[in-house]
Amino acid sequence: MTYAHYTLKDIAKALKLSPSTVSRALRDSHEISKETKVLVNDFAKKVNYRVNPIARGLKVRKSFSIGIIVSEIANNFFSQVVDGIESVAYAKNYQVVIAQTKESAERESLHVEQFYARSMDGILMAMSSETHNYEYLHDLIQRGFPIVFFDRVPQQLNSPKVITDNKKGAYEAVQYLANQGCKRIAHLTSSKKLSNSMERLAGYKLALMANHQEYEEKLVKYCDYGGLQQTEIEEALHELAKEQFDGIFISGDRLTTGYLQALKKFPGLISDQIPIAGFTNSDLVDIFSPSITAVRQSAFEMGKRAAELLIEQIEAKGAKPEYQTEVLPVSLIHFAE
Amino acid sequence: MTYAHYTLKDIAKALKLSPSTVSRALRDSHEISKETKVLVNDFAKKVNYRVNPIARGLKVRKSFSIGIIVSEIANNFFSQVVDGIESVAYAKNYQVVIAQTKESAERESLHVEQFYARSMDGILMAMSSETHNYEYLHDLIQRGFPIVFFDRVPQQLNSPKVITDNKKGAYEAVQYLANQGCKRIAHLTSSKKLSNSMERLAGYKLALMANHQEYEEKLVKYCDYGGLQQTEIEEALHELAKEQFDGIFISGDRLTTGYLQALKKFPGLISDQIPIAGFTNSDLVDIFSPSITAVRQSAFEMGKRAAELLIEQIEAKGAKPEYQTEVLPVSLIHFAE
DNA sequence: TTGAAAGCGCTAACAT
DNA sequence: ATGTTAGCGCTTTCAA
Repeated sequence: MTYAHYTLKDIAKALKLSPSTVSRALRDSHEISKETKVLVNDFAKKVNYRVNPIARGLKVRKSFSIGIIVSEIANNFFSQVVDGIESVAYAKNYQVVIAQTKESAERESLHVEQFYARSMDGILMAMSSETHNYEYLHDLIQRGFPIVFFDRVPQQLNSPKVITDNKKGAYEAVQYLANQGCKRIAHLTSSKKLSNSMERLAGYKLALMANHQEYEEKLVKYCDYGGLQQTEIEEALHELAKEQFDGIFISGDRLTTGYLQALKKFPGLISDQIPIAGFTNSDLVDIFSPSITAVRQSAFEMGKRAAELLIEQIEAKGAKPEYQTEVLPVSLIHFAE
Repeated sequence: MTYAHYTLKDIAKALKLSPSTVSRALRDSHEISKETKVLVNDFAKKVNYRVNPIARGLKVRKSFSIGIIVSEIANNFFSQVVDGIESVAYAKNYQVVIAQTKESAERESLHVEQFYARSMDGILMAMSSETHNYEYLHDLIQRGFPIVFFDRVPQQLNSPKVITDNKKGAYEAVQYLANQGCKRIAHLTSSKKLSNSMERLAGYKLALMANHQEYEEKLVKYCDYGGLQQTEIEEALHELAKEQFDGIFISGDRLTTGYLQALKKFPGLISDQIPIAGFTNSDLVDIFSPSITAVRQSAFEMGKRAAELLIEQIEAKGAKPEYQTEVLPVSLIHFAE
């Protein structure tokens, strides 16, 4: 290694102290004299000493790093969540490692495996839309490995969760469409396996009922990959084109943008005058065409809370945490033509 | 540690072998008998053994992880580069750690520091638009620490680089505008510190010349934070509104979308009929309004090549690599109204 | 072909 | 207040 660092030993030798004294001085232990601390710290600074986290991790069985698993960082919602996570992780000196599943259950479990094997101190994750096997996660959690779920969470697992008030968000979006005069509102959503989709579906139904509109199976289209494959959205669009709907509520970031793209690609198939309300945290909604009403999640806040819960859990060695589920608010934003 | 893993020792004890034999068997050493290998590997699989990379790293002085530094992952261009990097890193069993600078030089050096201290095997980075001090990077490189630069690269540093054919991309974009009949083409660009901006400016000038159009200082507006702050774009817009330009070439992802957003925000200030050509890798360009012509970079490919170069360098212990600069092609894509 | 022993850099009992 | 020692889990001489 040509770019070798100074080690504790080096400093100890140079200062004629023992490595343990140096270690303690560096970590400001109370059992070290003021003079020694000054001596050590000055020297350390001079030679630009950095503790080796690999060695430290091996010793204290901690890596001071946490893993994040999301479907893809290109999704604005997730990149905002990541920003939130980083804001607390960095403050507490944890490194964050991001992994993408691209909605593949296999990649997801591989990443969990990797994170576990690499001695991550804990994991923050939003499930892939494909996942249906929670067995291995259950095991991990049972064995005390800290995991906090956010956004897309597995109900059956007993671990802290941070989610959005999906039902309310959906309800308000559909209510808004109804207020605009829509009498037959379609719904485009993703996999039935996703917790948030199901909650949004519930909100959709509730709002229909509140407006004395009938719930019709054929007005609801599912995209199993959450729109990661544009073809599934295009198929849904062609299906929907057979129905006479006059408003549409869309359940996810990728689906919302995908719907707009499909409208463009098949002009005349579905009128772009039909009002659209959709979940999206894209920061480009204002330049979308046609204009839409966006249901925005508190993404940054979600990342923040999830990270806080995780680090609490990591640092509360042993003490079983309460497995609460935190619910964050949504907001509707309208964009004029 | 409640969620303890099996260790080499555990396996050795269970199989009545020595840890060294187990270690060798697991890594398929030629000096281990076929039978022992089978025995060990079967058992390892059974108990779901994973080597502890922390311990291994401490021993072999390698962490099998590489750091990525970009301004922000929300930027589609960078998220595509990251995808490219991951595609080769995972294949070679390296973990990737992503850090965002948000265009801050301070955060950038902090991240480099952190990566170095955490024994990353190497770094892949695109400079922040604020960076002007390359001293510490120079030192690191001198000491043999592997760094590969991409997209926004420091000319003065002697390290491998992967960039886009910016000059050509700019030239073609401006040529296209000229072909559309534009006689006075403005240019919106980012910091003068960024290598790619300067190359694009050169391409812009060249194309103007080729079309016998005069280069005018006042038609070129700089945004020091690359549009990360929307206000700087809005200011540029107000400045530009004073000029009679009939076409605009924009030099970056964030700037391109920011320009469109500013157009929306200040209707009437600048006609949205004025043709726009801009660098962007957004995968939502087709639903932007107004429509634009996009200059697309080979982002995925860039990540791939950069990662390959870095891993080559990491694994070519000592042997000084050739410090080539690789140039990747761009393509123009037009979107109809 | 296998094992014993040392050591990567650090921390934490346990001395002193 | 400081030092000694052992050991985290792994790899790697060196010896058998």
